[in-house]
Amino acid sequence: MAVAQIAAHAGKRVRLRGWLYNLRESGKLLFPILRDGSGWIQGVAFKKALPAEEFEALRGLGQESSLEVIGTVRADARAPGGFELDIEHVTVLQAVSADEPYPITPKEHGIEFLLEHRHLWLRSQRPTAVLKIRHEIIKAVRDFFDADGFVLADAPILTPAACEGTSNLFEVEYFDQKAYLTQSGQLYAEAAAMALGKTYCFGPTFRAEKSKTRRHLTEFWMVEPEVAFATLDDVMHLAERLVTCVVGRVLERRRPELAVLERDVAKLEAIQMPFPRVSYDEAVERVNAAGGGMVYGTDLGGADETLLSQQFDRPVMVHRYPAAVKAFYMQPDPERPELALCVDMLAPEGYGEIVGGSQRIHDRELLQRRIAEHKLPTEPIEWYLDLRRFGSVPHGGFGMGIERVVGWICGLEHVREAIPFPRTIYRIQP
RNA sequence: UCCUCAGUAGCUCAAUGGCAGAGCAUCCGGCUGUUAACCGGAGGGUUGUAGGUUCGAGUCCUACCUGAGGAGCCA
Repeated sequence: MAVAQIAAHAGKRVRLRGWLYNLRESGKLLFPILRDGSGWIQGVAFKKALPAEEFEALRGLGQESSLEVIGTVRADARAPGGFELDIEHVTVLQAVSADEPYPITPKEHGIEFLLEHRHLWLRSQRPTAVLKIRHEIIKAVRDFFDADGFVLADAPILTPAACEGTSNLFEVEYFDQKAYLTQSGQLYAEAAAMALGKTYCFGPTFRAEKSKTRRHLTEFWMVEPEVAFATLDDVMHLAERLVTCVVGRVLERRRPELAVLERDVAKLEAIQMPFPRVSYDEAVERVNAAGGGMVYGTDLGGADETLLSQQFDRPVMVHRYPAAVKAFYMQPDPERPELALCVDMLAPEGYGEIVGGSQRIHDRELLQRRIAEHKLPTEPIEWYLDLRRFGSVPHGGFGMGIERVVGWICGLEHVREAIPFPRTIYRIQP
């Protein structure tokens, strides 16, 4: 019997197992709040309603002790969830010692303390709500691709080389050679797309960036669709459909969790297709007209992204950046070859880039030239050139950072709350 | 890598260069409807580390350590 199902058992005797979230005492009356992962419910224990030794055991119980209770469910207008449990029996499974009480009390705590106790902090209401929404988002992503005919083909985590830059890689020993933790599954997704047509990979990615901002983790999860014969327009359309689907699913199924997080739901309800499309040229004009100081030819900084995304009530797609500031594999715009056929999707409310994608170069000679220009070693990605030797076709795809999407939809201050155990530059514990 | 800020009780924070404190948590007592319950009492400190200035340093100075916020870079 789970707390979440309590409404269907009004008037009935049930057994609940879980943890003691809080215990209020009022003479011969105890008010334990029990949580079991599915929800929270307040119990009412009258001294005369249960055996004396069980009442005493409950009375001295510390926060987060594990226990089993038997009682009768009763609808009560005073209860936040609408129901209370009249307790008849209590069995303590493990009592938390008074010498070492549970550290996360129902009071305020600093972020440093909470991060050190992340393994326990997960039990609190906010993290629980965030993790349930994260779960819903990932489920929605998989359902979306499944319904659209995509085949999952996951990329390796141990890789022989970088696909964008070499400075941000985690190096690991691989027997007698060096390997790196993947920064992106894209190159492998391209190979899979040539086999399966429409494919995606979804897994952890790693960047040894010395970034220390609310938008950065060194280990984060990314979903990367890749589609044969797709143009930049196809990539943009796929991205807006995916994001709309995900937001809609969370609104449909996770209202209670959004309420716990005090998320402004109206902002999410505004997320409807089509998303505005803004060329890089226009983006520079818009940012500078709004008071920014963007120099043409450079990437958008965090402040620039905010200035631009504030102008829309839904995610904005910025396309056709100067090729010079983008990755080597991006197809140039045939009308203006100095621009890349790429797109970044910026989330509203200052949450920044959640999607980055492009049409890929399908011509082998051009690709080889770009690899040389970027001074990348060719030997580890010789296989990648094979994709342009054997039936090369135009294709494209994008990567969507899950934690940034979770952070945006949940309205979080920092992406580290969007993943169970965040990895940041100065913290790898717990 | 750079800039800024912080570190005092388990937690959140006070303390003009002059006796190291409060609330919560813990323990003891009270209360038959509490909602971060409330009321009374008790215990709890190498003020991040190492130096320095001073009659006197939690407070001022130097270095280091740990962490937080941001920049660049990125999803």
